[in-house]
This record gives sequence, C-alpha cells and structure tokens, in this order.
Amino acid sequence: MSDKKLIDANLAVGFVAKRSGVKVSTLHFYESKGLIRSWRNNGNQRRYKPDVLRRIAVIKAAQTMGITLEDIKQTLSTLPEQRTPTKQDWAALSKVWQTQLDERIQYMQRLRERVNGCIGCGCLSMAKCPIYNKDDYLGEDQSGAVLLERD
Amino acid sequence: MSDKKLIDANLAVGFVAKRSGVKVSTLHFYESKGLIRSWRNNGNQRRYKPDVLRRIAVIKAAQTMGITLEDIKQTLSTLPEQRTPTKQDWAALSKVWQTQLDERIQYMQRLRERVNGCIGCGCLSMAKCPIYNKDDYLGEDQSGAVLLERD
DNA sequence: ACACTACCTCAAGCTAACTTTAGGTCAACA
DNA sequence: TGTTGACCTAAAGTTAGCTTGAGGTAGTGT
Repeated sequence: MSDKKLIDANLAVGFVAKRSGVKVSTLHFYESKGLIRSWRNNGNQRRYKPDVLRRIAVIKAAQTMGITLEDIKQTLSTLPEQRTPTKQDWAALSKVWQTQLDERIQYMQRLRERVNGCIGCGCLSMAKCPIYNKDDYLGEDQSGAVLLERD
Repeated sequence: MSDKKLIDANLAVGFVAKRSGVKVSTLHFYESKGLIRSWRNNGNQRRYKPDVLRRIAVIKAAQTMGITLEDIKQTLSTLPEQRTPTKQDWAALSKVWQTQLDERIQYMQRLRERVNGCIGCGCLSMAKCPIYNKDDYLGEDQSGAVLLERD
C-alpha cells in the first residue's frame, strides 16, 4: 500500500516537499532554523505531522509579505507547542501580519508622496533640501546626510 | 584654502562620502557597478562632479522603495550622459519609480485582503483550499503546491 | 538478492549589497 | 622634511535564504 505515510499521518520529507512546493533542502534548512520540527524513524529519516504543511504555507505567505524568516519564527513561536494549532491560533497569527502589512502599506504611501513632492520637484531632503540648493556652491556648515529618512 | 575642491566642483571621495552619508567603500562599490562615475587626478585619486550627490541621494531613495541596484542602474541610465541632468530629467525618473511604488502598494493591498480572507479563516489557497480540507486525510489526486501565488 | 530511489550529513557555493582587511601610495601641513 | 591622514587596489568576509555536491545509508519493488 503506497499511502501508508498518509494514513499514519507521518509524512516523509519528500512527500512534504512535493505537497508544499518547496525543496527537500529547504525543509532541512527551515528545520535547522527552528521554523519547523520533525522526529526521526528507526532509519534516521525525518517524519512530520500533517500540520507542518500549513506551517510551511504560512511561512511562504509571510515571506511574500516581505517578512524575514527570523520574524516569522518569532511569530510562529506564539503557536501552541503541545496541541495541534486550531483555526483560532492561525487567525491570531494572521492578525499580527495584517498589522505589519498595514504599516508597510502606509510607509509605502508616505514614500510615494515624498517621491512625488521631492525627487519630482528636484528636492530630496524634504525640509530645506541642501542638495538642491547647494549643488554648485557647497558650504562647510551643513554636513549631515541628506537622504529620505525612514520615519 | 581648504574648500578648493568645493570651488573647483571636483569632489574628492571622502567629501562625497561625508556629504551623502554613505561610506567611501560604498562609493567604490557603486562605481564598480556602474551606478556612479568619476575621473582620476594625477595621483590616481577619484574626483566627482557635484551632481553625483544627487545621484547618490536618488539611489538611496530608490532603495528605500525596495528597488534593486540593478533596476536603479537601468532607470538611471535614462539620464543624459553629456549634460548635467535637469530638474525635468530627475522628474522623469521619479515618475518611473512612482509607478513602481503604486504597483507595489496595490500588490500589498491585494495581499492584505488575502491574508484577511485566507490565513485568518483557515484557508490558504484561495479557491478551494486543499490544505485546510485535507489536513488529516490527504488524497493522492491533488498534488500541486498550495501557496499564495504572486499574481 | 539486487537495483533503484529516497534519505542522511556536512561543507561549500550562490546572489545582493556592502564592509573589512591588508599592504601600499599620495597629499597636506607644521 | 617628516608624519599624519586621505586615498588606492584586490581579495576576503558578512547576512539572508537557500541550493548543490559529495559520499554514504535506508527502504521499496521485482
């Protein structure tokens, strides 16, 4: 019977890889980083619980949002260790990322406005644009960096 | 007189570094990547035209928007080579990046909706969520990857 | 029993965007 | 004239997020 792993709900690494769309090496890598977990069978091969699939999907989704593996790991660590995570558990995660996404979107929108008013008009420093005013005559007095600042 | 470089409008690398807020090594690096240009004096030291400062500011601004150096190089290459870029030249650049920013923002907003409707509700694949439906009983028939797709 | 595929580990390689280090030259000022 | 400090090059190191390769074991099908 070829679905033994499926019925037992002990998934082999190759199966998880195929199912989740990531490479086996990526699963090894995620495990080494503490993002997913597995146990070993007698022959030292990895076995996974089915919910690893959701975990991987969530990791990938979060990455698409531009969240780093380190941050994802942090957020995932809020999931329960003992029991299989429930709908509510995952929902809590999504709230965290939704908020982060909202912030990012707002940041991008602020940026967009600045680009509009700033590179566009020839001014890059918002307030009093040293670069634009002093392109040819550079005084010694103003020495700070004049870039768009993050926040 | 210590402002010789300033009055001559031939900027030394250290001055440009201090003024733009990036390290000398970064300027070397940008030059090696073709993002900025310089010529050499008799002693083989780099000299820059003042408009390199704006160029660097623009590079940094574009990076903040998440644009890669390679793409920035592409866009910068639309600036005139012969004459010093005008306000209008820079304005044209900003339009390109504004458009890219708009796309990014839209993408993030689409993502946000998906996170909302998908991780939140327990479904990750939008349409018919194989992961959610098959967490315990995994059929052999559905084998595709089930992640949030980009576009 | 034998082959073939899946799996294992550890180390090295890859891209982006820089920084750091090493060993040496040039320029400015007292 | 001497000694700092600024500059030069080339190569190696850094972080993130993986992939590839080498050399070896395990599991499955005939």
